[in-house]
Amino acid sequence: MQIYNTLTRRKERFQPIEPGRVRMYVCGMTVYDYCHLGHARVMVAFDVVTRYLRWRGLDVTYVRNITDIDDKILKRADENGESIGALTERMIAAMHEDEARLFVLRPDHEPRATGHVAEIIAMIETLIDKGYAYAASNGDVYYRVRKFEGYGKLNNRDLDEMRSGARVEVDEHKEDPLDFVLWKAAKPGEASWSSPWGEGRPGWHIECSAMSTCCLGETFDIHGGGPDLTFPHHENEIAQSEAATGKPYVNTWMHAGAVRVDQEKMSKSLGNFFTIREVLESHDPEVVRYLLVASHYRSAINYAPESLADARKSLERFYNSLEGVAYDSGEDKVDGGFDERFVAAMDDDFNTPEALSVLFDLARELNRARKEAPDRAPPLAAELKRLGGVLGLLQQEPEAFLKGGAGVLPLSEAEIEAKIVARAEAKKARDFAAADGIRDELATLGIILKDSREGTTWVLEKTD
RNA sequence: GGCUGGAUGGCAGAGUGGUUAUGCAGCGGACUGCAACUCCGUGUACGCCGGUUCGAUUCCGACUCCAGCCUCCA
Repeated sequence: MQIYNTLTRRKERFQPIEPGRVRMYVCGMTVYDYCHLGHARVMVAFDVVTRYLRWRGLDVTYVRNITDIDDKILKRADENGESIGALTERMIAAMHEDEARLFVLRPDHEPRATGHVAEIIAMIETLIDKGYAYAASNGDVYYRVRKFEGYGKLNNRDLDEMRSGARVEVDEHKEDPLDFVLWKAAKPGEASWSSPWGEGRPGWHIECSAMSTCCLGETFDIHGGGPDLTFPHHENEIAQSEAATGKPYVNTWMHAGAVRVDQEKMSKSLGNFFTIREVLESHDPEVVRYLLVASHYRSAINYAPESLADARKSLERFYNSLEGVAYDSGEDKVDGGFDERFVAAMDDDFNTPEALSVLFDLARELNRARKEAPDRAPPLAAELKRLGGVLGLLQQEPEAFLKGGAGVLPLSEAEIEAKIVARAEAKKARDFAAADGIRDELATLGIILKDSREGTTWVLEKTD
């Protein structure tokens, strides 16, 4: 299988260091606020990676860190008048709630920065010993960027040209303006840990180097993250880890695409973000997930609330085809090459849009079978649900999805059933005016009836 | 300014040196009492200009425009 490597900027054949085992680290959240759709993108993208690799028989160890100490957290806790611990626990719980609703499986490990201060200090000491870092007079410790030969390779960047970029702030304590902080001295009253350089807290970049090494070893297979982390965060991680260990840090770098709003990046600093929970107030979580999976993980997506309506329609197509087909998950594989095409698409850098197109073909085949060869329907339905599951989709009961999700029923199910019975009787008496009257009445409430040989079912019309 | 990515039919979104992506919407037909669901059929889409080629949306070069990173950010 092939994966696009951000470092080499091309698709490469993926081979785990240890056959059959994949070690993956993804940069997680800084927990000072609720997660937004940009976070959802990363969570879902790497959830698909994990699910797929596991489905292909690989033993995946997935680590996603939590940054639970940094300037923004200190500031927010102060603003809220709550302790740092209370704030971060609250946000971590919210994050877990959000990702669970989006059918994102929990990573195997979620190391927290505050739980790894000892390892962080040890790594900084190693860097100082090797001459890659220095303690400044203000109590900070900085990384000596010019000492690390490959600095800039992930971003194809030249140190001297970066300077002319001019947004680099000059700090009198730094030897070079590009040096970044590994250990930040605490101001009086701030949360801090003791270190050889005095009271302070870890810098952001060193956390990930320390925690990834700690959980996965000095060299591991995949490192992922959001699109805005390639510089400086991941560049700095490489510099720290490779300087400290003398070994290659990561084999494959993967970066998800941005989520935009009105062609602008969705971000906290621009204030144009939609939180996951906000979107889920009025939309079925699977619809949100579908929207994310329907684009390739590396491409930018422009989020418009209306695009959820399209996603909903696509899912309705799948669930309509599954609805009412009795099958069990132990069904034999079906012929038709769906499985092979699905694998080929996913093996090609996790091409989920292509994989979904295979599932639509499968759904069409299933719809045909339901009419023409009912015996074939159950295995086809089982296959559709099985492959959908690899993408974290189609695991709801069709009726549950079609009848509700985020919608509120205007009538009880019993009331609706009673109307359906009344309409059936009217139809039987060939009183079509009465029958249509009932149907129209329900339609104005957003309840759409569907007749079939087996009887009448209904769905809730949703604009999502 | 440097670096990175992108520009595909009404919308969303893959992909390919010559042959149907796919979904939604539209149009025609079938099914239906009429619908809904579903099925069948249906679209001279590949930013602009050059070049390579028998043939380019796909390769190469220039250009235009858009976005991201270079400051915290997924």
